[in-house]
Amino acid sequence: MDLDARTMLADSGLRITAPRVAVIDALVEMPHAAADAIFAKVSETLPRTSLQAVYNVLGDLATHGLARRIEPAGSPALYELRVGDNHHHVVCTHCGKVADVDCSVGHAPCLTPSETHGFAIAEAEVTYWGVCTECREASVATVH
Amino acid sequence: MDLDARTMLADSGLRITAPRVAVIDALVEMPHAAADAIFAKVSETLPRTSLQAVYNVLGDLATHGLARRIEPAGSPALYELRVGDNHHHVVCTHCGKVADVDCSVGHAPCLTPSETHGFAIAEAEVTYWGVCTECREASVATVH
DNA sequence: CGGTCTCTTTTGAATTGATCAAATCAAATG
DNA sequence: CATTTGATTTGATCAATTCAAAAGAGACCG
Ligand SMILES: [Mn+2]
Ligand SMILES: [Mn+2]
Ligand SMILES: [Zn+2]
Ligand SMILES: [Zn+2]
Repeated sequence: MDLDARTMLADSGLRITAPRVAVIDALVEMPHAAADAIFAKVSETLPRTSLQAVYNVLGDLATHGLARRIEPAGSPALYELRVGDNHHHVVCTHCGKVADVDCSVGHAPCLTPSETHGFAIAEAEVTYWGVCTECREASVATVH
Repeated sequence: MDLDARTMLADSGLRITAPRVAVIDALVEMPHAAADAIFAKVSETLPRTSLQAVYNVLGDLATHGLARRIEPAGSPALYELRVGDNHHHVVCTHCGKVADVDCSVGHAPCLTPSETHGFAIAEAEVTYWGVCTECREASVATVH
């Protein structure tokens, strides 16, 4: 669970390059970020990095298990460094904010449906949709 | 739960047009279909219908609660006529086939997470990922 | 340290899925 | 049947992502 970029890359046999380190560092600061947001963050310190490089790095990180890609409906793909624990997400329907939701291990009846239509199920992905605190307060302020 | 296209449209105050009837009929035959598949099906009987019309119709159906739009990761948007019961889906990671999974009402602990980060949760969406029977048998046949 | 190999990044184009907008067309209403 | 209002066509545009070739730079070896 080391979040040091160079260590992560080395442990995975990936070359340590400035764009890769910068993308990982961006993901540490922005735990559920889209490619364009990561590109913007990376550009602050490495202005010569291309958007394509960010896509390449994110793809490599995901392929090597260093990052996880999620695709909430209506959102571009988001990436995160928290991998391997199959946790879930709650997404704000107003602003798109994403937060982690731990998988409730021990009572997972929803994750083993009765009727599976013959599918061999490997994983259950849960997305909670709701309104975050900020958006709720903002809308209350507007109404009153 | 009437799946007669004209009745559905009339009950929703939507005009009854040939493309709308054809899209609904296509969805009856293909219960989880993407716009291009619906377009292909509709084109068989209404070859002058445009893809844009299909998008328009699907959008209208979804807006008026006659259809539901789902967006599994890695897939274009899919539409279905089964609405209002918040059921879930199992998706084949090999061929993309989608099947319905009833929501296990009564024991929904996964759908009310303990830590919600202040979000007011309105809905829980579950996607099961696995391999369908056909793809499983095909891969077994290949290996042996 | 310098050369070589391989992997990475850049550059520029292409693709997919979807949306926007104006002009044309057609269903509903009386 | 005429009018109104909403739907469809046409053509452009967009966002997110991927493809591919050329150039660049880590890694490793001698
Ligand atoms: Mn997460
Ligand atoms: Mn369904
Ligand atoms: Zn919000
Ligand atoms: Zn399959």
